[in-house]
Amino acid sequence: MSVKFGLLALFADGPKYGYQLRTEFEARTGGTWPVNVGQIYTTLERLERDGLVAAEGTNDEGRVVYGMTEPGRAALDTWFSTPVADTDRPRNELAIKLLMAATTPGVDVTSVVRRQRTESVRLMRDYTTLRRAADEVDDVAGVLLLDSLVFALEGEVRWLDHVESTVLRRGGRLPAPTRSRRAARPTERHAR
Amino acid sequence: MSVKFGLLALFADGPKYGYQLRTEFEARTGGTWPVNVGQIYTTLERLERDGLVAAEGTNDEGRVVYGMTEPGRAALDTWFSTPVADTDRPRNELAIKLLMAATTPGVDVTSVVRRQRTESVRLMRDYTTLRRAADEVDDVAGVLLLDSLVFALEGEVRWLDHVESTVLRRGGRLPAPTRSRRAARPTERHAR
DNA sequence: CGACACATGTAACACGTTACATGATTTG
DNA sequence: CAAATCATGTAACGTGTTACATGTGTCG
Repeated sequence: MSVKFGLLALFADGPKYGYQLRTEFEARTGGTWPVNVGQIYTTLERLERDGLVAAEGTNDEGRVVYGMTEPGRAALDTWFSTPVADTDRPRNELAIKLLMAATTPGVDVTSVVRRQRTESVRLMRDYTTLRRAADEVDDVAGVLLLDSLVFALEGEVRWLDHVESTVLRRGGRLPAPTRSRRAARPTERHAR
Repeated sequence: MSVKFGLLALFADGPKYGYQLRTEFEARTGGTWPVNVGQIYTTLERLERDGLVAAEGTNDEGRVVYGMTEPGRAALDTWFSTPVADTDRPRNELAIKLLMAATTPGVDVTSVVRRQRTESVRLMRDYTTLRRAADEVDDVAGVLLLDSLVFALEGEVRWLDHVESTVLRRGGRLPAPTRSRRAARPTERHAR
């Protein structure tokens, strides 16, 4: 939903035409996370299909401009006022990978963890550099975005270390849990 | 790719039949992240289509069992030995939402942040409780999984606070960056 | 018996994403 | 002029995910 609502949000300050959305989307997210232009048009089409935006005629240059509809406005408000729930979050690929590695016979978990750690730290360094650059251009949005990435990576590295030490303490391998009773989720799982 | 490779990994210790994959997948990830059974079969079908697993006959109960093929084995090894890169990571919906909120006129960013903070903290509490439960049953995998969620949420809350103070310092609104030059990504964006 | 877990599938959809075709306009 | 950017689209694919149909076996 990120791209979809991200684009929708752009219509909050007036009608836009297709290509414009790309530029603005990337600008507002600080240039990190480029969007393939094609995706703009597909997403726009789907927004239109769902009645959240509608063509509103052509502007001076003859481009077809789209504007937010009432339902669109409502959907956007809902998006903003509804927190991201746990069920909305994508499965964490790294966590799955590591757990599988730790419970799969013949896999050297420690190597997997270390390789990931190197990569994660490298990424953190890169993002920090970019952050400094964004800061110098007073790109506040870009700085915040990069901060979020760095914060997430810090947690990731902490977790990696935690996993490594846990696994080592257990002799390099975790027991594949046998028929353990499933714990209930904190909230019900609804449509994603 | 999480579910796909997650299932593939289950074949590392011998052939399995469909339904079995569901139980084992959930067990190995500590019961958090349930999988709709239907998805097991669709994913299995796709794994077979791609030649990573193959039907290997029937077991005692007459169930069709699948096994990992050589290409499958290779794909799994690659998955384990290749760190998750930045380009593999899904866009962070929360980050996009907040940046959009902060640059969209008429949106009360602080409310958005606070609501999310409440929800994130609540989630953290829930996960911590579940963690304790998993710990008591010696479900190591489950504990680690929940740790990863908690670590991530800690970073998220830190970031939320950071955003709130940044936005407040700027008078409750961020400037929509105008035509800022796009920063290059640390690594090239390749197929996701 | 009836509820429930076990079990197998299929059809359909949403989103994200890319590759490709095609043309106008700008600029070094 | 040639290259780059602006601009619009479409076809196609991959993965995640659900809803639904359908049947067997087990246990209180």
